[in-house]
Amino acid sequence: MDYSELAVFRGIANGEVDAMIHCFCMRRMRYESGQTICTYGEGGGEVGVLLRGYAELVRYDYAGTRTILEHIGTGGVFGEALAFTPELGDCVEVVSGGESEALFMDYSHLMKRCEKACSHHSKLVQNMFQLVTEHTRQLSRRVEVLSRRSIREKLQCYFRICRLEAGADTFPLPFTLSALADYISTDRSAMMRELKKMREAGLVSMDGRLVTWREDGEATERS
Amino acid sequence: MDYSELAVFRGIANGEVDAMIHCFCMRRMRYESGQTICTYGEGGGEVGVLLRGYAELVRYDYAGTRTILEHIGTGGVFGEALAFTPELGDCVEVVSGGESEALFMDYSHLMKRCEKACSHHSKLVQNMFQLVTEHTRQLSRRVEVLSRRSIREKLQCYFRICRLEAGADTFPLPFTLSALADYISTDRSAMMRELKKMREAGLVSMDGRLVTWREDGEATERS
DNA sequence: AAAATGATGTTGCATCAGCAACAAAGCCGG
DNA sequence: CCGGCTTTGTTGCTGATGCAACATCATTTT
Repeated sequence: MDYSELAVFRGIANGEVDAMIHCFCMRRMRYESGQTICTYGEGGGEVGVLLRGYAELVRYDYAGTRTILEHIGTGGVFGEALAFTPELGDCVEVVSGGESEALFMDYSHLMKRCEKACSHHSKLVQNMFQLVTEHTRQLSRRVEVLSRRSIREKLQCYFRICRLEAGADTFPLPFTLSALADYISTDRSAMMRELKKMREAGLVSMDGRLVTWREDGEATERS
Repeated sequence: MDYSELAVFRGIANGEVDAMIHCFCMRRMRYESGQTICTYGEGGGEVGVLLRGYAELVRYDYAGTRTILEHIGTGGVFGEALAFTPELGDCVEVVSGGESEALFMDYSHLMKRCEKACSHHSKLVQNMFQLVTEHTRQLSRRVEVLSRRSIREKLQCYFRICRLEAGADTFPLPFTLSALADYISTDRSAMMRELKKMREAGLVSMDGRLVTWREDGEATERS
């Protein structure tokens, strides 16, 4: 396999990666759609990297309510050590969407100062650093959205972020609408209702999952 | 100054820290209560570490609504590079609460592979890694709370987390109640109302900011 | 001490949003 | 092609929640 495409191994020669996989005793696993990649709250001294495919970090409430906590794309990192503590009785797990592949490595081993001071080890740490940072950015954006007080504000905030990332007023949702409601953490029907109002008010237009956001770039209060 | 207490410099001798501060051209600054430590959206190639005191990462809405995005204690890290992108027109800044001191360093310099492969540099990166990871955990917890659908659920979730951290059913709020409402991202009066109901229902008792959470540890649905 | 500021409580009200319960359309496997 | 499955779309109801407008108390400033 060619590892050069993966952000974790950027700048590390394939041969060295193979050596590290051996040295770190990394596990490499394949998953089918719907399979659980890992469950939080069970030991969890491992860090995972999604080598291929797509996965979701989901939480199941005691009542069974499903909330998508994170979307994990190729190259994404996950693992209890990096994020969620097994707080409550809730079930938190990473679920594969479609076929995927993941690589697991031991967190403590990763952080341990290498006896040989090998350069690829510290490069790996640097890369992980950047991935975790990106991860943080995702979380921050999520907090940005969730900290809004009404459904409309949440949607506005989310759409603004989408537009910013797409660099265009029209962009496709990376979600199904149901999943968007989950992400936004509101009732789906209430969200649909609000979306309808917003469409009627001319704020957005939607063609399936293709959204066109109509609002001035910088400030709404300018007139 | 003795740096050994600070998480960023853990495992690095004081002399070497001084050398690094010079080598990295780090800036060290003092702030009074209410002063702005840094504003996001202005360049932002810097990473800050709070050496002493307490600060808050706050966002001001276009409408002026204040939301606390993060609490930063001594040893905490902040900086645009690590987290928030200057999304919208909103103003995001780190504000000092009380007297505090911060150390700024250049993010790109930090990440640059050291020519001399000096051990303290890579140790610094490792420490930063752990701090960012802790930061991620904070954000995750916040998402946990914010993704709840009602004020009561938010409070329950927050109190459970507090109890978990305190290791006891009774714990002090790290917040003023107004700030808690901000953190939870709801209207303060609505939160007060809900708290009252919860007190009447015997779920919590409060003596000032000292909260006692009464609820079975694991599952509510058990009978 | 007086004034100013901020935290804490409280209430009424209009609206919002969660919930339940549908119907229709699209997608998939057998 | 048919029968399930998910997604999308809609509606009524009602309790929850945001908002405004207060009163009290504590803390800090003048």
